[in-house]
Amino acid sequence: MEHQLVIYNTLTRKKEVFKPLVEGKVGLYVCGPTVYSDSHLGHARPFITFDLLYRYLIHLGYSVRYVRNITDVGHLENEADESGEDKISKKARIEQLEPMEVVQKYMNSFHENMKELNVLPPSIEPRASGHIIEQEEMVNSIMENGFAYEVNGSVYFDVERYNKKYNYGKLSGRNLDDIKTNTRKLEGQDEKRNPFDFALWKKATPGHIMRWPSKWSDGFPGWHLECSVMSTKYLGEIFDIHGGGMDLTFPHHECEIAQSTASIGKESVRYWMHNNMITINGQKMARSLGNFITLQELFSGSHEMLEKAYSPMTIRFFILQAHYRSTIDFSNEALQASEKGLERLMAAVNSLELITTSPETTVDVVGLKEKCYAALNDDLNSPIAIAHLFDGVRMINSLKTGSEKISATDLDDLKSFFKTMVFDILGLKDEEAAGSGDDEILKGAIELLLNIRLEAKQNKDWGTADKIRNELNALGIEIKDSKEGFEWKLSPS
RNA sequence: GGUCUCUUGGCCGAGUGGCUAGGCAGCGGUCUGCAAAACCGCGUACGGCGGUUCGAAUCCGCCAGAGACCUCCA
Repeated sequence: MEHQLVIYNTLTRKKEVFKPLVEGKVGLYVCGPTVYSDSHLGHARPFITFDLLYRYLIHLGYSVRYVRNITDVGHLENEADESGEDKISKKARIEQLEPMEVVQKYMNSFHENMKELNVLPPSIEPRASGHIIEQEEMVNSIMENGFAYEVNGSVYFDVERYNKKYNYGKLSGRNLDDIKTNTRKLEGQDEKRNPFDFALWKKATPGHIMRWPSKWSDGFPGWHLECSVMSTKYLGEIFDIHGGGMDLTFPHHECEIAQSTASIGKESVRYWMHNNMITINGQKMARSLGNFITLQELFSGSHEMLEKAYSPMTIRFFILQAHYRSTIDFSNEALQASEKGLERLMAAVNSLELITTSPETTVDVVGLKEKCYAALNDDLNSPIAIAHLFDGVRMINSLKTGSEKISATDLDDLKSFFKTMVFDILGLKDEEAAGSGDDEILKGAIELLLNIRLEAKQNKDWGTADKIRNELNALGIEIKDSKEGFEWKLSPS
């Protein structure tokens, strides 16, 4: 492996050379969705970001076990909701559904969205509800080690005690003193010794539907426990990379570190990676802020803020055009720019097949490859890699028109590199029914018309030629004349 | 209030102490019967004020503005 991948580790706040714990193998854990409503644009970012990482690690030759959970229990509501019921059961009551029915519904739509975005499924997709026993076991071990206490059937993590031995706050860069002065006091939390303590096990209120038996009470596991449990269960006590959105750094990931450390006596995660947020009008897009646009709305264009529908690949490309640690601002203008750019990139990929070879090569394929790899190795800098790919687009177009030359060997190299980069690593796919549509009858009919047009052109019958072109255009078929004749494709809707 | 981050040309977005990504839009040109596409060229941007430096958008300070986390959150 000649390329050295460097990734930014939130824990050290530095870029570090990535070296897996076990040579050739990578354990990757990413916080998945809480399935209680449709996914929005903001949710797409981590899954696309870490899909890129997953794909790239595989490309580099690693054998990767990618674990991405489904949160289908817990996560307390904080809104005027004194019952402390969780999001899923709250929603269930509104919609008159079984909690697991809600879970199933939104899990299905999540999977559908991921498929549309060409996000590869993880190796394991564990559900919190399927690991209640393991979570109880971890609560036990944390208690045995003296870092948790029980009150009225609920178990809380003793942050102060933990902080005496370890360092609570190291990931998010805070210290307990700061936290002490800044933690808001919430209602119904007087059971805790300190407001910054967090629940490991919560006793269910009578109205709380999702509940499991335990030796402390009938209840449910705390907010952060599932990730500690499921990551170490499937990846080992120590594993390579844990990813998620930046907004999870505190308290979620901080608590995960504390739990794992308190339970097994050492830290589990070697590299923490966090993607930044998607903003809309400069503000974070979030379910709680109500300023979100769901993926389904994006794909169909059915949202008042959308000027049109944007295809899944447009969304994917849009996200990849910004570095994952930068915020990215949503706007119709930006999305349309991505759409056009992607179209150009894909047209170039298709043009690769139309290039004729020469005895000599006048372009620098090796240089292009190196630049792209250098970009990805530098903390997954996809925007830079894409910028270089656009240099490649110019290269391809020039080769196509013959103003540059390429040998057969170099062309093979360029083709395989370009397609690997675009399809395998960036995970893009061609959404347009290019000249080779599935429908043979349609294809035949269009080409018949275009051949008639070609004849008309040869006879300088511009009226007929333009009529055919204009009317096909109106039907959504784009025509490009070329020296050999024509190219056509269905335009994206 | 505490902790932290950001501020780049019309828009989106990279970036390094000097060699000034890329996409979209715009302008000019080449090609074309015309168009589309493509190709070539252009616009010389880095919030403000100071400082360090031979040289700073890139380092430091101050000011202004925006945002994130501190509470569920991708």
